Amino acid sequence: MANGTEFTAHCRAQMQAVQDTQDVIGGKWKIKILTILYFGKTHFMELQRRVQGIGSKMLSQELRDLEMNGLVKRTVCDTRPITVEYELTPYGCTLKNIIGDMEKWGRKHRQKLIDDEKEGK
Amino acid sequence: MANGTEFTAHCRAQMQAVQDTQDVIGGKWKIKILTILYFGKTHFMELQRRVQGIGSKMLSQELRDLEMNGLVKRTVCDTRPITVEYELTPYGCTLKNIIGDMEKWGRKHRQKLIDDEKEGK
DNA sequence: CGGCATCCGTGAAGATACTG
DNA sequence: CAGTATCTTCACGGATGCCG
Repeated sequence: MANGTEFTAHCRAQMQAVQDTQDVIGGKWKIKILTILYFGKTHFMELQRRVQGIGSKMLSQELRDLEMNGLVKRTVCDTRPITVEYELTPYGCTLKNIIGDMEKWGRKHRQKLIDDEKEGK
Repeated sequence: MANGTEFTAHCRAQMQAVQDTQDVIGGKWKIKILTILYFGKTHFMELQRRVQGIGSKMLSQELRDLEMNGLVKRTVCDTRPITVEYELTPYGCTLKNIIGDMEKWGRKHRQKLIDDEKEGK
């Protein structure tokens, strides 16, 4: 049946693929971090200040994940005391489309909520 | 300074927007559900079978969220016993791009992991 | 069948303090 | 400054049972 196996195959694969990218950029902070790095090389401290609400523990943890997935490059500067910079790798830039689209959709959605409130209720 | 206020404004807005869409399609299950509905109208039970691992509690909860955000339409069929169908609204279809992109990226990423394993190590 | 209420375990994430 | 270790808290979500 066209609806049985075929559906299963397509849909399973699709859900799996979406899951895979969720595993990489999901979670509470990763996309925000990437959004900032999208603007350029940034120091750890700078990141912590900009991702308001995040603790150093979470930040370094998330950064390590991103680094292990090859999205982010970590550079230790030999200042005193030590300083670390993070930046997007070319592979990390691969996500710009997705993040950009999410950003656009978010804006529209927020606008929609406002419009709905004005009229509807 | 070009780096101070300007950055802050742009970046804050961008993070906020991304956050907004994360609030809508984030979480463990929502995107998977949408991925299935992307294929067409589906019964509750059918959904639960296809989103493997989800319990009825989570499923109905997630569906309610999606419905409240106007992404999904809920239709009660007067069969006996009652049956419920869910489908994407036009607004829900708005997300196809994002989900589609995530799917594409996920496939490439998985491929990359395989390639990396072959060569690198 | 769809959905809700309840109870409960677990893991994610916050706070704090410490090291190099 | 960057990162780690430890403790604690809490909400996400699983299991179960009931009701319309």
